[in-house]
Amino acid sequence: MTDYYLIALKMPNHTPIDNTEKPRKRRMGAEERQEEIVQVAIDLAAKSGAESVTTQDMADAMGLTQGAIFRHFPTKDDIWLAAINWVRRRLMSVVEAAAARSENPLEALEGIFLAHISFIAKHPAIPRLVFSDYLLRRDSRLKQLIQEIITGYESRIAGLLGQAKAAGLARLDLDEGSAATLFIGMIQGLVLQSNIFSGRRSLLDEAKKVFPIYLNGIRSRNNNEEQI
Amino acid sequence: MTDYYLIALKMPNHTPIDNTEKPRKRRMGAEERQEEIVQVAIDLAAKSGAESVTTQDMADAMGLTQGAIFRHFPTKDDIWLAAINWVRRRLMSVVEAAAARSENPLEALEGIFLAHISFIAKHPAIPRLVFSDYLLRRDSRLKQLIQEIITGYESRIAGLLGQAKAAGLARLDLDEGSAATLFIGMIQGLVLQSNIFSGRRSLLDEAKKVFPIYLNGIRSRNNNEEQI
DNA sequence: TAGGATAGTGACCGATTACTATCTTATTGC
DNA sequence: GCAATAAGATAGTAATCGGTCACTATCCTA
Repeated sequence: MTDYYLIALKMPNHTPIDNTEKPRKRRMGAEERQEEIVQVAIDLAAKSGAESVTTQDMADAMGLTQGAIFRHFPTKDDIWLAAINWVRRRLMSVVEAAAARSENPLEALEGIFLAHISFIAKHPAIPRLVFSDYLLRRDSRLKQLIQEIITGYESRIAGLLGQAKAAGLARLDLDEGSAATLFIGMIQGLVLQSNIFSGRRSLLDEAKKVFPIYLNGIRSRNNNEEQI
Repeated sequence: MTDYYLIALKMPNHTPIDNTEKPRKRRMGAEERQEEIVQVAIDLAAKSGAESVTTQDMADAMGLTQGAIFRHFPTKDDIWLAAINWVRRRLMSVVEAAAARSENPLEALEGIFLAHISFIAKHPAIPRLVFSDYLLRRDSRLKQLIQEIITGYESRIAGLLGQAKAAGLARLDLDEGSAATLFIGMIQGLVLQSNIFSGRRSLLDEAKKVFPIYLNGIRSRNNNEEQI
């Protein structure tokens, strides 16, 4: 009796065997699909690095054919371009929200730093996309966009450092540009370490230990409020 | 008639047209050739990134055919492995020489930092090879080697920081591991900036401006010798 | 409900990849 | 000056890449 039921259960193939692939048959609007492609590209880049992501990989991940991708983007580089633009929008909003939330420039720096690290912890592909010199060489538009992001970020940090100096919170002999470089380097160093220990340590916890050292490096000596 | 000559001119292939490629006909010993392949691989990686260097590129650069490469290395990854090993040997000797040259731990840190930066300035491929997560994914041997280099470097720095603490040169509440992460991040930040401004600024000059900030971050407050 | 618009298919293209099998020739020891 | 050896040339391979093409399925709307 039980055998009979088992065989009957095997038959229905309107759920088409579903072997490892999603049976997503839905037909999406162009805009919606474009966004999905970008998200899938970013996700895949997080797992295996941008340079190893093929358009076939993207198509497989969303359950459609490779050719369909090129109905939504003229070129693979355009997908990366859209991805980087997405990152920029998100990162900027995260950063600016953190900056607005704080009362003095040093607090703003800390807020930005921790917000940035949290953002990266949630989306591990971001540093690999933005700091990847693979994408830097692919397309001149990509190169320019990435350059804009980094230089913009750097000058944003340098501006806050200038304000900190003016408010007597930072050393007067501080070179804002160099300190901004160190700020970005701090992020890169944490990402590198997290890559090597492949997530065994918490990125945010490590970040909280590193930042006081940086803060101590830029802070003026007469302003000795205890660090966190 | 002229056609005849043209055909006749096409025949002699002992001087094979020599278009843009060196007519290097020399036949080298295996060991010598292996070293040349490694050097060429590193040079090409400096120009266009490791992930875009093909074995054909290497062969072209040294004036022989692509197949010849595989007479000296069983696999392309073995070339990268040899390249990374070469980098490790050179970097270690540069760093240790700088460390031996100095009298206290903080001086040693500065010496190592500047020596490292100078080394990188001379060989721009190094950070791209060692910090590249492209190579990290290619081969497990590569991954392990790179991990060894970075963790070894990091613990070397952390050790010096520990000595500095013991000698009263660094803050007692300093987390050596985090400070070592920041040290490496500092290097990465400078490399990134140098990439973006594509060599328009001197890497070493920028380094000399960034290091005092780091030093100030780790130094104890009662030890207030003026910085450079 | 007919028909235009368009998302998606599936086969295919040329180029390029790492790698290999077979032949040729330069070097070297005798 | 003559083999033997090993470096290099030549001409392949199979796989994979981004991208194209003619076509079909589905949706929206007049």
